[in-house]
Order: sequence, then C-alpha cells, then structure tokens
Amino acid sequence: MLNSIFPITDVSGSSASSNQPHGHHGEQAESQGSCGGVKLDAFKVACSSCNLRELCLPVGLTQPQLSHLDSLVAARRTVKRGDALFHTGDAFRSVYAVRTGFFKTRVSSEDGRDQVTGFQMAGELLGLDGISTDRHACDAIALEDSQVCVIPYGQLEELSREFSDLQHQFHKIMSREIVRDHGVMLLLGSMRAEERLAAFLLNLTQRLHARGFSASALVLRMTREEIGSYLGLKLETVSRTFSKFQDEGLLEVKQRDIRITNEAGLRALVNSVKG
Amino acid sequence: MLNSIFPITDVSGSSASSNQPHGHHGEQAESQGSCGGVKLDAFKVACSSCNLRELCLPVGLTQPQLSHLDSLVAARRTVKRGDALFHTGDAFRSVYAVRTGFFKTRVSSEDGRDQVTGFQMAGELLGLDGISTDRHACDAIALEDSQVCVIPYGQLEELSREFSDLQHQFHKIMSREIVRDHGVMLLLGSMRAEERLAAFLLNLTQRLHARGFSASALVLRMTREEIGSYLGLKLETVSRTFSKFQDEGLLEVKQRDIRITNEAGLRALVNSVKG
DNA sequence: TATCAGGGTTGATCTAACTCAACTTCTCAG
DNA sequence: CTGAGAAGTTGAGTTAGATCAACCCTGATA
Repeated sequence: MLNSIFPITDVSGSSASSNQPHGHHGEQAESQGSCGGVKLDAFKVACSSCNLRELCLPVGLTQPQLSHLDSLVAARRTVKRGDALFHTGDAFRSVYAVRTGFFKTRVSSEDGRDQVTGFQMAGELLGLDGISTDRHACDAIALEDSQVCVIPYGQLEELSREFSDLQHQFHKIMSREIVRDHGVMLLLGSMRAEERLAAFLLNLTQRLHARGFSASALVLRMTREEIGSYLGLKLETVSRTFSKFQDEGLLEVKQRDIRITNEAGLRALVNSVKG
Repeated sequence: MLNSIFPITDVSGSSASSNQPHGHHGEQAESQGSCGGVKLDAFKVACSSCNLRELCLPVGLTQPQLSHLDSLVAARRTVKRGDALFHTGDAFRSVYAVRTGFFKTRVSSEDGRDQVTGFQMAGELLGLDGISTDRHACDAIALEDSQVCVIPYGQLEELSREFSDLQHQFHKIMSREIVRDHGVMLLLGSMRAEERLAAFLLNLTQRLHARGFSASALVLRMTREEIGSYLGLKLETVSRTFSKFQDEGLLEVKQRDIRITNEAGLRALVNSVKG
C-alpha cells in the first residue's frame, strides 16, 4: 500500500520505473538551474500534495492541518553533491526534510577525526541536533544533488502548539532518531564487521523498499570510506567484507551496484551469537 | 552559580557535604519505606521547589508556569537497586525525571547481546525512546536505590501546547539526547580504549560537577562490565585501562572510588590524534 | 586517445583488544 | 565472624581488524 503513493514522479527527473533508487549517478536535481550550492526556490511546494507525505512530517495529519503545514514549508533548497546543507556551529533556524537525493551527517572530534552519524534519504528530517544549543552540532553533506524542504523551526513549534497531531508526529520523529541512534550504538559496541555491514545493507534496503524501490537491488550513494566511518571500520575492511559476501553468494557487488542474492543469509548473520 | 541551588538536601538522605556523589554505597532512598520495587508515592512533589529545577525539565520556566508543571508531576516512584523502571516492550505512558539515584539504559539485540546506551543521574530524563512507537525501546535499570518523578506524557504534550517555554525546553532535551548519542557514536566508531575511558570519566565528572559534586573524586555506580558495554570494550580491557591510568599518575583507583589526579592528562588523551 | 585522480580491491604484516584462566578483593547474608 | 558469590585484577596466548602498500577500474579532462 505504500507503493500506491510511489514511485516518485516529480521535478527531479529521478527515474522511478527503474529498480535503482534515484536513477544513476548525478543525473538529477539540475532541473531548476541551480547556480550556487545554496539556492532557495521560492515557488510553492505543498506538503498536502507531496508524494512523501506518508513518510515525512505530515504523517497522520488531516487535510485542513496539511494546508496549514503548506503555508509553513514555504521554500525548497537545492544542495549540490558534495555541498553542505549546514555545518557544525551554523546558527540553527530550520529543520529540513529531504525531498530528493541523499545526505550524510557527520560529527568531528577536536583533533579532526570524524564519524558519519547517519545517511538520510527522501522523507527524512535533518537538523534536529540544532535545537539543543541553537547551533548545528553536525555537518550535513549531500551525497548527490538533492533538494530539501525548509521548515522554519520557530513556526513549526508554533503550529505544533495549535495541532496536537503535528506536535505528536514531530515528537515521534525525534524519538525515532534516538531509538535509531541506540541501535547504531549496539552495532558499534557489540557487532563484528560482517554483522555490521549486513545490518547496514538490510537497513538501507528496508528504507528504500518503503520508498517504492527494490528490496534487493541498490546503488550505494556513499564511498567505502563513508560506510566504514558509519560502521566504525576502515575502508579496506568494508571492501574485504563486500568481497567475502560476494564469495559466499550473499551479494553481487559491482562497485556501488549491489544486488542482494540471499537476504535470509544476511539476516542470519545479524542475528547470530557467533559468526 | 549552579552551586547556589546545590548541594542537594532533600528527603533522600544523600549526603551533600561529602565530596562523594550521592554519599556512599546504598545508604539512601530508603526513607519512604519502599516495600516493592514499584512504589508510587502519592504525596505532592513540587517542581517549583525542587533543587533540580535548573537542570531538569523546568529550566527557564516562570513561576506561574512552574505551578502548572507541579500539578502534572503528581507522583514519584521508588526503584530499588537492580530493578527496572521500565522494560523494552512496556507500554509507554510517561517519561521520568531522575530525582535521586542512578540508572543505566540498555538495548538488546535479538540474539541476546546487550549494549548499555547511557547512564542517567539526577535531573536527567528517561523514557523518551517510548514516544516513537508507544512502547519502550530499552530497559532502564536502577544502579542504586533511586527515585524518579513520573511525568505523564499525554499531559506533558498538552501542557507544552499551552506554554511554549515548556515545549521548547522539552525539545531541547530530546535534541540534546540526539547530540549526546552522536558523541557516543564518535567514541565507539573512532576512539581507542584509553580515549574512550578518559572521555567517559571526564563526561561523568563534568555532569557530577554540574550537580555540586567534586570534579575530581567520584564513586562509580556501575560495574566494569557495564562500563565496558557502554564503551564497546570487554571488562578486562576496562580494568587494565584503569590500572594503566593509575600507573601513569592520571588516576587513583580503589575499586569504584576514583580520584582524578591529572585531569589535563586525561583531557590530552581524548584530544590527540594518536596515543 | 592518453592521462589523471578518486575510488576500490587485494595481499602481507602488525597490533589493540579479546579470550581464557587463575587469582584476589569486596560485599552481604546468615 | 564466616563463607559464598559477585566484582575486579592480572597474565598468556589468540585474533579481528588495522595498517601499509601495490595495483586496478572508471569516468572526466585535455
């Protein structure tokens, strides 16, 4: 039933009939002639007619509530591949909903090491970290040309005082992020390399599937190094583990094109006490 | 200035004149004759007169707002050492503010491994994970006899629709948890054992210091195994690292009594690229 | 069409942390 | 006070993943 609102057929040019998420590399999101990395697209975008509304902030809202939300989410912003949506330390004014494209978030330690803390795809919210101190606490980097909906935070608070459904949905999204983070801690704290990579792939495909894409084929938007950073592994280990999975018949790996050929096998890896 | 509202001098019998956090082992929180692990203390507790109000949910609220909050936070609950405040899967109805004592939260994977996701002390909120699915997503276990204030979540949402200050403070607390979690991911994903333990100790003392306790002496409320789980290390590694720190003159370690003798040294460990 | 750079793979070696095991020290119930 | 169990320490040997290094692939640019 989620499929009924997908595949995505919007301005981004992303091919939805393909089994590939978001079409192939860097062929999209150019349609508005973005000239700087930070372009505000003034024309109207409506949550009420957005095909992501069942995955995004509007979940569960009624039509009249949606139209209020429409007036709040007044602008989109285009972020080119490699550019930052925001940086650590930037003043916090808005949260962002990914409309098309793909992001990573990362935090850095004082001595310059960094850690990828998440990968965000369509319908997911970015910037919640900023509420805590009025400054962003991580960098959000586009891994492909992307568009986000800009949701001014003050107005979101205001509107969610009026509509308890919106308030509750927002709280749920924050809570879900906390639960997700705890899952990542479990992964980083207690899993071995193979389990980590298997869990990562299953998580990605599950999220892509919820967006109408194949549950078995995916195109990675990130490098081995970024996967490694997220999973607490070195890029060589990620690469070796991909090769191992391929040897074992779990995956077909062609650079960033991944086909899962034995999902049960992957799943068994994640839920086993030892190997 | 935070010291002006501390040391803690409430019913719990916790000795505040001591340099030790929470007095010595298990000598407190018995004062209300708790007989079961789950005792609801019906008599009134007022946020408005709570000495934790500058650290807890009420931060920044005005006096009239505080009295509304008082009527919401109607009950305290006593949790004995080793007992759970809630378990994974329990229905979510309330969040909890730690009033006295010390908790750990942990998540478990399907195959039974678990991961400590945090340690909570006075003024910190527990249960935010439950909002996401209306069921708790972790276990919260008291590491010493403790008391929490029960904050019915529905009423909290209601009241925060009325008072934007409360709403904002609540959002800040959730956001802070997300930022904290990202910090833990950085620790788990990119630090070595010594750095992890040093960061952990500095974090603990910083939080204890904010509560009016010594910044250099602390009593650990948790076992080596629990520290290890939190830090993604085995208990033997935690023990060895404590010994190493002692040999290097950074700490004095007597079982759970820790004295930091070279804080700058610890700090240097955390912020160095290599060793 | 050649060249170059970024990303990816694979091999050889090293090491931080794990595992297993013995032992010590605390804690608390009786 | 005593004894049992939980918690903590330390040593010896092992190993998963890191490190270092060589090489390959692919797509962009001159």
